[in-house]
Amino acid sequence: MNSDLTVKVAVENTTYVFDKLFDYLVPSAFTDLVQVGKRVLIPFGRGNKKKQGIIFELSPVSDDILVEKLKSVCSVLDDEPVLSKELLELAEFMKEHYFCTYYDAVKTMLPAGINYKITTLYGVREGINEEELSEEQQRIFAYLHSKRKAVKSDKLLDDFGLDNTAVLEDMVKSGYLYKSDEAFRRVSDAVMKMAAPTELADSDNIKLTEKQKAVLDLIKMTGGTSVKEVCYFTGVTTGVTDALYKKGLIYYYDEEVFRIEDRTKDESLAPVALSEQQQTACDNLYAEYADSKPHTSLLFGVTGSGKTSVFMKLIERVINDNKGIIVMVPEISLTPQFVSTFSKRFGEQIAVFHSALSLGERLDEYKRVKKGLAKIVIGTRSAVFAPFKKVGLIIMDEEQEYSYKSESSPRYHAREIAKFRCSYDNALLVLSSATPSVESYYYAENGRYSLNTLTERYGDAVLPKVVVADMNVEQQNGNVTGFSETLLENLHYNLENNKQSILLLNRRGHNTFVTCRMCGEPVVCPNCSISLTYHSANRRLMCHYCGYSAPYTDECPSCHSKSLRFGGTGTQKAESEISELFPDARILRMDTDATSSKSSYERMITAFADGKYDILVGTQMVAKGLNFPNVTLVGVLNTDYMLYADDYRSYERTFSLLTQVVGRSGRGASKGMAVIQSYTPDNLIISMAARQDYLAFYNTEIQVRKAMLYPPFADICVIGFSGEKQQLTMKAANSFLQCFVSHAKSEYPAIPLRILGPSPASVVKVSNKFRYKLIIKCKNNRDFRTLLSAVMIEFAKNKEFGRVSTYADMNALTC
DNA sequence: AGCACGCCGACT
DNA sequence: GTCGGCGTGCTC
Repeated sequence: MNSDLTVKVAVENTTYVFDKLFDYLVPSAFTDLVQVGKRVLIPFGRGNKKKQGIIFELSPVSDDILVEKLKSVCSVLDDEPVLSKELLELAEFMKEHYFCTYYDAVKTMLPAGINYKITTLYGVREGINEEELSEEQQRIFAYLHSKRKAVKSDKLLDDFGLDNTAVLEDMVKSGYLYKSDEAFRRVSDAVMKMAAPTELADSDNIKLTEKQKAVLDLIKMTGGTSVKEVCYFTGVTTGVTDALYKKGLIYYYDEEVFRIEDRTKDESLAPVALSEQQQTACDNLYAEYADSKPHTSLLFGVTGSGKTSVFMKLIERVINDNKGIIVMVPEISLTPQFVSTFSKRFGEQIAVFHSALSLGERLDEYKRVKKGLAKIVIGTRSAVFAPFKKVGLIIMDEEQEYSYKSESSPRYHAREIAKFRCSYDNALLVLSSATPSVESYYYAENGRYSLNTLTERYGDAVLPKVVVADMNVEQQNGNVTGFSETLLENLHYNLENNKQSILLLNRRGHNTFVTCRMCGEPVVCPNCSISLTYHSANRRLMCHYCGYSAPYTDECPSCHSKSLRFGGTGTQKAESEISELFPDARILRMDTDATSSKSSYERMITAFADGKYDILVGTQMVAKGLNFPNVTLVGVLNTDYMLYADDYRSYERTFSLLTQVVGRSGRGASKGMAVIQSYTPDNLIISMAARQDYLAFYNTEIQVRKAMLYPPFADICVIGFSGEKQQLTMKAANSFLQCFVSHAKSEYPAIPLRILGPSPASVVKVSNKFRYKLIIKCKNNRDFRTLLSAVMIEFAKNKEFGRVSTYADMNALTC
């Protein structure tokens, strides 16, 4: 019955502690079906519950496997392997580097829509009389009998109002029912859920609660809104919308989240024309691409130097080589212009990988790549896993951006994955930025990466003039608005001359905190240790960490006096202040609140580009990647809190953001200007960003990194702990530290280590969980990873800390 | 993490 | 005598 073939399978839903490849026998019927990279259904654990897994290896039965201990594969789920040899090896790499399970790694490489869900089904056994059953059991029996086939357990539980399967299991035991596990394809759910009123909505003879009335009014007013937005404005959960739905007053529909734009090639497009400098860079990159060894190259070009044109030309030269090309951008919905430029030139040959696509669309794009129909993948960090047979070129635009790092398991950085794939396929990795990460520039300087520099702004554009406004002086002069005289004058000038302006304020909401005049207490989130932000759009206090919100009242929650005071300016307040100062100005606010329905982002960008607004106020999303020739003024309202965040990368991050936003100004024919407002105008970072002087910044920062032993001179590994009990979580962190130190001393006495902490995370409580961390400065090599892995497994044996969750983050960007 | 197995106390 | 309480250890 069984062939003498076995498979090594990575199983889903294991934990890191006992994750490994498990051996299974292959029944003879499947001998020709099993293949490395295909998924299978296998029995697992004492209960032999069916789980899915993926085959990593085929091997004949040999003496060193105890065949009697092996179970057999139940079924083979795929017709074709879903992962290549390369990607399976990558999964092993990820397990070793990011301390995740094999299957976690596999899951991140596959589009969500391809994933199976294992579901238990129940059905009746024929020829049994049901006299001994309870009334409820008889009803279930009759129901299943009438269905004539097995029914999913979720559906049964739902229909009979049960909260567990005990009754069903009972019936299985006594032989009335049988159960089976089957794998189902996940159904698409990534569309945006919208709500609209029905004809019934206007009838007033239906009783509604206050909240329901408010929600219904809003939906009627808009005619059709995303449920998410409705909940934001009225501060309710979906329970209220569901109640309206049940009463038949509204209906739900799905809106395509992201319309796949026209992919037809624009044949009339002129060939990409490059400046001499761009051409040199392109030629150098091509030479490295054509070499038979893997290469990494840094393309360092000032904002507006036309890095995209260099990519285009390079891709044109290599597209017919039959190797995959991956182009990564930090956030695709923020760069619609980028995608359309590519599709005009390469048409159907591109595929877009993007989290806002529906599951079905994502699956389609994935298949087009797998079948070789698309040669270029454009997307966010997950695009790095594009299923090309062979990769030839990977481009990472704005390589310093944090969105390339995953903040959930597996905590990978797309740059590392890209390096893995390039060395596997002898491909070229191009890192591109106006403000590269300090590590990348360091490696370029030291010859580990090659370096191409673009110093000229493309066309006639010149760098904007930058003024730093000292907000202390403004305050002394009696200016209590958040806008300096210089900024106001220039805004005024731009309004009169039909030029556009962008204002950056990296905080959303109206007021960023609320305190009590009587007791001095700030109003904080009940679930998190963070001040609540006042939002004027819905008149609520909101928590930006856990989503908690409460209607604003002027009563202090601590002392109950009615003397709350607002402080701190967010984008909503800046918007209203500007409109008071310039009543005729057309102002557009852009932040995650205003763009919560995805299509609105693109609509806003287009409207601003078309000159329908004069002033754009927004969070960092206004600073990146946009190209508006008519913008000649950029204002940064408050730089200081970005600079003085307690993080070793806050200077790097601030420099990058300031440089980018300043670069938005003066991209067209007229010279631009930027005003940076600060209470510490002498800070070097500000003046370096004002001069767009990356090298000065780099040379200062690299000294600090060296002296303080930060990347690239050491690797940072953060061990995070979170749990509902503060004391226990702290204790777990301490205990981990001890465990780590003793292991290190006995097993690897030579490893140099510096450990900081345990210390509380910057926001210690989020969603009622307390968070602590250990920071380990180390060398990320095999010895260190083996040590850490052993400690994690050892530590998990500690039952006392079962309710504290632990993770390791190698090369954490923030700590 | 689940989940079956085992070894003790309060019940018909 | 037995039902079920949770502690313990394993997962091919």
